[in-house]
Amino acid sequence: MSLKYSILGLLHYQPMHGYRIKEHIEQNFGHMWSINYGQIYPNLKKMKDEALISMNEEICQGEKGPPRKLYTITDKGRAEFQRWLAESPERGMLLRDPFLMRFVFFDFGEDERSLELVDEQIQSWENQLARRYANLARWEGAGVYVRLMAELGVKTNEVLLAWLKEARQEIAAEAGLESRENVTAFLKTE
Amino acid sequence: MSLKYSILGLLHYQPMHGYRIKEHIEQNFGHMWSINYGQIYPNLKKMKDEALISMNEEICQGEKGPPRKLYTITDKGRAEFQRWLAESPERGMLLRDPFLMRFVFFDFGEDERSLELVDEQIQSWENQLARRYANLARWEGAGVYVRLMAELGVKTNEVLLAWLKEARQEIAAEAGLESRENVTAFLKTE
DNA sequence: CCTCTCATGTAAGACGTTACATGATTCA
DNA sequence: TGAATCATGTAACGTCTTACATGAGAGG
Repeated sequence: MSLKYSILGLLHYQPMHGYRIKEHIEQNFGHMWSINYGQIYPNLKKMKDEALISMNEEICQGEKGPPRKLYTITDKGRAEFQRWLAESPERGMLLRDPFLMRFVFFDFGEDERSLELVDEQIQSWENQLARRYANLARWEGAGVYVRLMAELGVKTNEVLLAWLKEARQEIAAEAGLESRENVTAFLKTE
Repeated sequence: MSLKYSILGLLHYQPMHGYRIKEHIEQNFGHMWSINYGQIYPNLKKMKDEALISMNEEICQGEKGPPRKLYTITDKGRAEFQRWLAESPERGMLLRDPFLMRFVFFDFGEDERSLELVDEQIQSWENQLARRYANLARWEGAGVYVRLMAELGVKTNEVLLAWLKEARQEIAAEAGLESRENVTAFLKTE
């Protein structure tokens, strides 16, 4: 389980409560982790029991909002994190994408519907790319590694998009379907 | 659960038994799916019960090797697959990589150890790239989508590698560490 | 005969998701 | 007062991993 280590890593920046941790992970590791309360709270409890983090119940300390539990990383937590960080990473990359999962089987589907799904995906990845540019700007002043990571996010997204747009052309040609733009151009010259 | 649909997709090519399905998924979707027998056999059983696939126990039909169970996709299975294939994909991409997971926290680690891990990863991704080039060649005659998918595999891998090599330079500079090559070069001119 | 690979399977437990329950604070 | 948001939590369920058990055939 490496959600544990994501949490320990995050707590290096500042003490946080569960709700905030979830927000951070969703914003910063959203493409790596899909997180939910059913994971976060039991994990925090377990990590507290193992003394990797400590909790102090700040009831309305900041005066605003409902009572929350602030978690701080302990020395034991830091040590455990360092041990993990210096380890050679285990098994390889997992890239699981529901679109790509289907794409690889589009040879067995209807080309017209495939093109629709491709267009939806182009839109979706364009939105994602915009969000990643925003991230890049937001982490301008952060550490080297965080910045490099944000750059990777942009780069992989750009490759994905470029590939899918090229693919679209090829699929449309193969299927004998014209893109809306080409059809319009054709009608104009007619 | 979309392992189900991967299996239904694979069975469009030819009838297969569990062991072979696992091999295929590992080779062709290895970067998407990590699969094991604890998943494959219960799934096949369940899918057979739902009549999405049918099984005939070919005991030494091919004469070679131990008895195996050949699964064939049924019409119901094809219909279910078509329904899934034409659906708009659900939630987005999940890219979970144990190296990248650590990388984003290297600001809290020792630069020297980080560089070692980066070098290990460059090696690992170079090996992976070689395998993906091989895949690309192997699927020359396959359908458009399969070929495009293989091309994406190569492209993303290339971006990852290029990024990590650039990152390595930056990290080494930042840490004031020379690469072994540079040190050697220095000693030679001395 | 012994070992390796091919092949099928199960059981226990770790991990993840969904849905729900609870309650405080904020703002209209 | 009622709705939205912030915040914590749990229970049930589903999925995935690990480890093990079994056994046939191939080749030295």
